Amino acid sequence: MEELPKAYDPQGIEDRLYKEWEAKGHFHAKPDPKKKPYSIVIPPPNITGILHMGHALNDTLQDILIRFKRMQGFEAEWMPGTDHAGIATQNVVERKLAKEGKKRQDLGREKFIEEVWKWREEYGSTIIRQLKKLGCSCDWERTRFTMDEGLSDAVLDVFIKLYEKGLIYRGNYIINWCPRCQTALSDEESQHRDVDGMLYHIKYPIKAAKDSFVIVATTRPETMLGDVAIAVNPKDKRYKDLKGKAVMLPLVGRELKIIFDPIVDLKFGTGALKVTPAHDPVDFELGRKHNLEQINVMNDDASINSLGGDYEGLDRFEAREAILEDLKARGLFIKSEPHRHAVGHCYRCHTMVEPRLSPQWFVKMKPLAKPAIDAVKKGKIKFYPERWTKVYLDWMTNIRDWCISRQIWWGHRIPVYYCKGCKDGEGIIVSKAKPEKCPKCGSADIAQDPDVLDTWFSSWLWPFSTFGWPKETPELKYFYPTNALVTAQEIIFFWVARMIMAGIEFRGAIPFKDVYIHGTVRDITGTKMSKSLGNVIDPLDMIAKYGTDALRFSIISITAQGQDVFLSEGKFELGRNFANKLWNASRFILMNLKEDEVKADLCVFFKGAKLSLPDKWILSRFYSTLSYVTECLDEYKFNEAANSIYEFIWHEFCDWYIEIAKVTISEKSSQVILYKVLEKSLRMLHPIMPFVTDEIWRKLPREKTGADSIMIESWPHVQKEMISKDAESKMKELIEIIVAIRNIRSVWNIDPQTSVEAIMNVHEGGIEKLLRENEGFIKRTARVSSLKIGKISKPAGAAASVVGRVEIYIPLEGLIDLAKERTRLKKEEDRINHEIRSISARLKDKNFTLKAPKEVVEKQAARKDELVSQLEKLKSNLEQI
RNA sequence: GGACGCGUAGCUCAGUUGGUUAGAGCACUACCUUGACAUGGUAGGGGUCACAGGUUCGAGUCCUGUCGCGUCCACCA
Repeated sequence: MEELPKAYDPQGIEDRLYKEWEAKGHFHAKPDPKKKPYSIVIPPPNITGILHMGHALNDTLQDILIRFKRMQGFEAEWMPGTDHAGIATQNVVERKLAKEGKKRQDLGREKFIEEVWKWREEYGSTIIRQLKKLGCSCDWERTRFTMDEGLSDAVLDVFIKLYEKGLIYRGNYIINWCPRCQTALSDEESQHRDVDGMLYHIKYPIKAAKDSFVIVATTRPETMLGDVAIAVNPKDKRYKDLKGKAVMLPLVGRELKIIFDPIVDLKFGTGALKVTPAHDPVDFELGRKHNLEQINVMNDDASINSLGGDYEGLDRFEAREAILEDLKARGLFIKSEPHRHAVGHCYRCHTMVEPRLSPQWFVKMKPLAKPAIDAVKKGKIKFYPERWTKVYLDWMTNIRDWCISRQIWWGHRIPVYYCKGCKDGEGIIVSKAKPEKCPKCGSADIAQDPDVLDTWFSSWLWPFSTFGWPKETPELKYFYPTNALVTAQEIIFFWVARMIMAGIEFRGAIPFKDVYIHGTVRDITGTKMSKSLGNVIDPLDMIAKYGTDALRFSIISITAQGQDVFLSEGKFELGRNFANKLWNASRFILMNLKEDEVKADLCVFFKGAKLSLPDKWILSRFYSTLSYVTECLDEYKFNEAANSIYEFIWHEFCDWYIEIAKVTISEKSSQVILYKVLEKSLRMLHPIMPFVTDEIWRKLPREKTGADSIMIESWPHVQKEMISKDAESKMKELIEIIVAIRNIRSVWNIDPQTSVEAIMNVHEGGIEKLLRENEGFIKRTARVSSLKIGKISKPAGAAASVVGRVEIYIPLEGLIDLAKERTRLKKEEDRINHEIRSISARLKDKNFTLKAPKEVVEKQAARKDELVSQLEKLKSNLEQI
């Protein structure tokens, strides 16, 4: 057979195989009534994205599922695509323009959008190429983009549907405003971070009362320019006298009402709250309740506007300083105290968010949330790990309306037109296309709403818009609902929850059955990997250095279900070494395989073959492993699947079976089993390590009429009748004996080349038979020249060891240090004594013998017998020294 | 303020529904370049399973509390 290179070198192999898979259409799936569908939609990466370890984990997991299901015979569709990422992409293109000294306003809206599309043409598919490097078997022919015609159409359709249903409205509310991106954000896009701020105590003079003040505490003194009232709790005795009075706003001179409202916390600050309805959500509510004026004192960039009087033009933080100075000058400033509190930050540029009154479009969420809550409560959608169910339900039951309009240019433009001929607020036309004239007044003076929709307003349709919705395509009918959604916890609210609502509302069915939430990839210190922190490990570097399979295997093997992953570069050696081990085992087998022997009908062979214990054992271990791995993959226990394959291939197949088979390798049964176990192991490992498995598989002798790649081969069938607990326990016993002999050799520094004589003192037929039948490989693997089995007493000057039913003697006349041997055996005796004591105590305890299951008690008793007999043997050995 | 996760070998982590002697990888020690593999082999050392109670015949595993670390959510200005 063909000889393989000495070490596995992924360079060259990976790209070659990937191109071939793709060219042959192995990734493509289409509706096939004869097969069951299995589908996953990718969490679409941003077009600005570059592959990071989070993707490496996320997309490897999905690829494992898809490859596994494809092999199991499902029509497996992995729908890929990218997200236009409104704010993020606009920022990137604006930065590019800035380098040329231009602003987007210089270009104008149309030209700017053209620039973004150009940028997208050039860089937007970087991430797709990188996913290919990862080995992802996505159905690239179907690749979608959230700004594609069809998907954009779906977005407009959904907007109109919700508007007509009364679930979309426009209103002037406090929203999260990013002064840098100059747009509104949803609550989810405003990320709370603890900030060390100050709480400033300021005197507000009471009107017409000399030298009396109300002291308020605020963290944002600059907003006082928009104050319209002071609120106190009606129960607050300190402020009883304020009834019927008014307060003068310092620096501005406006008269402020005093209002009484239980929302004010008596314990916080001074118990008096300055009310700024245009700049704070609580104040906004107070303002509505008490009919207060709303004074917005800021521009879009958070500088003070003309309503801010002398402070106009100052940035919010400059204004804060200036106002504090002026207050000090007038003796109205009392003190500032350090105050740590959570403040919202823009999730795109991390600028401090300014809560601010602004007219925006909103989606009413409560009606959408209700069926989405039920779907999860009834178990139609399951979260893995299960604990995320609670997180989802808590959020959903407290859901608030979704601000969906953004004051940027890149995105789906809101399909709303305003007629200037109609009275303010009445000439709203919601329509996909621009109307010629206003249906109400006939005016042609119509302008579209300048805003675009939140990026997530297209993402939430992803599981069905990608399959062609609102058109009733065959793909949509066949592949929807999808089977699994694999994503990170950060995105549960942004995306997962909203997809569930959208799926039920627009498609009338849940979008996926399982949601697998994996952990966050962190660096070795536990910090989230991010480019700005400079602690990233670039997956592409790791692929170049260790290979894709190594990257995939390593990250999977160290990621327990739903736990965060702590990565360091050294961890990729695990996967690289494993790929190399597999490569070399295959290399050995291929060097020795006689093609004719293994091309014969294997089923016929197994019917007639008399298998040796190691043969039965390795087959049993393989099918046990296969059965467990299948179960693990179905339950999203990827690490357990990976680790049990590793354990099987390395420590059972390579360490034992191949070593044992070296003697019998030219025999038919060894040939067949080596081939069969290797070939099936490759299939079992393929979803996790797609490249090395296919490369080796192609070199195996096989019927050329079959599949041309392991990726479209079938998942091995678990042959239960091959699983033999008897073979497994017998083999375990022999392995223990071999290890004991090796141990003696090692302890007495016997040269690895030197063969020794070994004596097995046995008093029972079963074990004697077992030893005799397997004498060959025992001698070989333990380097024993002659093996005597029977009732044989210990020769003088022999080292001894007791394993289960066997006493092992290795005659080492003259080589043994008797004192050292005594200590060694004594240590062993102590260990056994200790265990006997503990088991005896248990067996004497009636509570145990009566209450524990019979099996457990029997097992303990048997264990005790074994230990006692071992102890006797040890003692007699000790006496003979 | 609420919710969740984690604390197991020097390091990074597994540990199924409670049941013999708690595992792996890396690191460490000794020996080995043996015809698959030094990205390797053989043997070995190393753990009061954070702490304190409780349930149980039996707890790393279940319950309560404490301490430490981390994450998410939240309108104390």
